[in-house]
Amino acid sequence: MKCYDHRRYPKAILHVDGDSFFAQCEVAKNPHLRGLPVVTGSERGIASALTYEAKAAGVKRGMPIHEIKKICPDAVVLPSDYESYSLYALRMYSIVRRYTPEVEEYSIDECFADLTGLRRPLRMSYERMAECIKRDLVAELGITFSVGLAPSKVLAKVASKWRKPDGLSFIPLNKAHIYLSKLPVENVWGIGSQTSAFLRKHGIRTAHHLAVADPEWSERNLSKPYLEIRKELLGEVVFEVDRVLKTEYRSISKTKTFTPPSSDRSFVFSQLSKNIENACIKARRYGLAAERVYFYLKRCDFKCAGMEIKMSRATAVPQVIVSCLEEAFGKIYREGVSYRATGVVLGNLCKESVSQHDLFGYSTRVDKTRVICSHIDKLQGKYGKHTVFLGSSMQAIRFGSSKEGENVKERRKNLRFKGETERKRLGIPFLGEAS
DNA sequence: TCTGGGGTCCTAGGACCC
DNA sequence: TCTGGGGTCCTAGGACCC
Repeated sequence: MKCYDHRRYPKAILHVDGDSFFAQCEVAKNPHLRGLPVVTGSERGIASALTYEAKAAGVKRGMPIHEIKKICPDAVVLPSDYESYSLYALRMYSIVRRYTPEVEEYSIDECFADLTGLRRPLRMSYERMAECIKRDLVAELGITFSVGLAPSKVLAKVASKWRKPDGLSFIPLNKAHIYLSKLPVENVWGIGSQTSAFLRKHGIRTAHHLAVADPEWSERNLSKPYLEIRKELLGEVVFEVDRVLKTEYRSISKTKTFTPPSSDRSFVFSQLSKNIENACIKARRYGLAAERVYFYLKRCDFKCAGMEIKMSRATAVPQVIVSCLEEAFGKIYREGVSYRATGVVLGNLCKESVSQHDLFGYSTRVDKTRVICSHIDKLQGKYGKHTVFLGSSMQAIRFGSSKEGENVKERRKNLRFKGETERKRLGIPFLGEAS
């Protein structure tokens, strides 16, 4: 049987996790909010992040705003401002990078770092490094973080989740079984509801049960991702800290729900068109072009109907994609059916410069549209999103702006502007997405 | 969480070929 | 036409994450 290794840190992996990150960023941005119940997510109509004051008042994640107003009338409810949050994220990564270049920007509020081998050069223990990093983060950002140190990424995740908020937990290998015995298997990173239901059926109820499960049984019954998680729980590194910056995408998607749902064909198509435009803007920002485009229409019963189209040439030009999709849309769309959302996924992305040209001069025509696109990108950079848009998207864009109250709209515009200029001042690239 | 938005990776099974 | 074995590529869809 496989057993835990008994060295304390064969590898020293750190996981840093911002506590209620979006809400804390809002407080850090506007210090007069400190101590108040702050909730973000008003653009969705439900709470996506909330401060501990809001939690104490009984507000929960996912709670509708109107309900929040009832149980906590003085709650400050704000729209999500991803650009500001991504600026805080960049500052978080750079603070951790003072200690090691081996930093993985895992998400807008999390990162991993590999501290292995730094005890001598930094003249401190791994635990001390974790303490220092956490101290610097809190002091400089005014946001609390939960930090975990362990011999693998999966164990480091367990550690950072162990005590929240403002937690600092160490799981040396010789103590791992103590933590894992107390951890329900569904709380392990990568084990979702389907897998945990299966594992529980076989008597595997804790992370420890999974770690020490019979290897033969595991090989027979678990697929690759779960065998890897099992190794990580035993302290073996399978998932390396990946320091490559997140500038490459396998796919780019945009989806938008509209209320009320609609069965108006041209309206639904304009929603799709707008999503295509937004996805293309993002693709161009990263210099990417799509070889395949998948789109779908979501009905009121949440069922989706969609289709994938292969492009004759990789593109990030919305006019090209929209005209390709027009015919396919006709096959998917059903008269009289109400739809609540449309979505588009740009797949098989490749670098724009290497996208293939075809014969017969088709590419020359497309290149002209591409030039138009780059001018449009410049205009939008200067005056904001949807300064210029496709005729096919017009209905959706009008609909969108009529939905937002003037105040919210103004406010979001200002926030966006603030984020933009600060980003330029600091000379840092874009990370988050304005929704 | 009666369900928002944006991602990644893996697997089974079909098509096709020798 | 049937039979056997084996390989690759592709696709749809599942599962999971923040």
